Amino acid sequence: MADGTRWLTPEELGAWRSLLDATQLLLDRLGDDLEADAGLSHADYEVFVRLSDAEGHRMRMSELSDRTSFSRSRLSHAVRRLEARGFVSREPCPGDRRGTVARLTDAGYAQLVAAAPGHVASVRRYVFDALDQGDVADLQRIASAILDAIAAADDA
Amino acid sequence: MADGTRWLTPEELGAWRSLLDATQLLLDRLGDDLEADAGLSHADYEVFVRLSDAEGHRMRMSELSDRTSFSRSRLSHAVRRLEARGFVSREPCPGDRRGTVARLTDAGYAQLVAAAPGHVASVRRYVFDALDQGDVADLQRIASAILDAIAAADDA
DNA sequence: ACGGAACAGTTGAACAGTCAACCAACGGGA
DNA sequence: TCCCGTTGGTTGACTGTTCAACTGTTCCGT
Repeated sequence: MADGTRWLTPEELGAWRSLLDATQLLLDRLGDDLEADAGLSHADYEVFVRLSDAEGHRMRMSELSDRTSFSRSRLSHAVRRLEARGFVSREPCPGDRRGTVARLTDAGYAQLVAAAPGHVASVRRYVFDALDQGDVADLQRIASAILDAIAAADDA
Repeated sequence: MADGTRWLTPEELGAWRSLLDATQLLLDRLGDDLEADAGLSHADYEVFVRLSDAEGHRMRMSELSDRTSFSRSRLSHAVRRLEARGFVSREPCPGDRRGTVARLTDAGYAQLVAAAPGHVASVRRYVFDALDQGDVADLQRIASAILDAIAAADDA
């Protein structure tokens, strides 16, 4: 491989592997915990949180899709499943007959209220209990830098 | 929600959302790039890298499963698909008739050699070009802290 | 007012990953 | 030696995501 590629330095490679391992393991763990003590997938939880933040616990599918960064199709399937479980309902969108709004039902909201403390505890246990204030600032800075770099690549 | 849960501080919540967004977007992007210019999924690539590191470009399924942290089942399916594409072959394991060793074929190795520079360029573009040396050290420290925290939770 | 492009959302097929059941082979006691 | 628990690996059914095709609606230029 005697080409012009700038390979990663040992420090970069180590950090990179650690990041991959940590995020993968972390998301697995959070998903397992959520599943075990609330019967929700991480994706379900994301939908619940976004809906619960919204006025009247309801939001248009397209906006929900943007906020969760789920594809339209993925969201449509996900909401259909949640509706079948009684956690979400669909309503026509006033003022735009193409639209659908998803609403978190009372049962859905109750499910979120039951799930949230455990989930936050998991996030604390695996992440923030292991970090001090400076680490949190570093994490924020690094994550933002990556997001910016990806956004910059999109523009180009 | 007037309970005893220690919710996340605004700083923690911000860092947490940024981490989730960044990792998700990053992995999506790397996967897309890899798919576009080498026809490989991120999972395929992981298998290729581990095999190429091994003596004779071959490794036992169980060891490969540990190193990639794929489940046995997932690996078995993945290797079957790669074998069908001619990138990997399966051989009986000498000395243990239960075993199978997976070998990266020449075509598989060539595929990896073709894919690697582009993949490393993506990792640079989205991650390390946006970080200085100090950031890399911070990233390493934070990722390791999370890994340790999860390992500690496993022991408990 | 009309016609086409863009938008909102759903659907079904294909695909990857998980889960549980399974078979074959190893290995350490009794 | 013979069992029996453990390990290595595969398989098939099921779940969730993606992809492409499709319906119905709105928006815009003419």
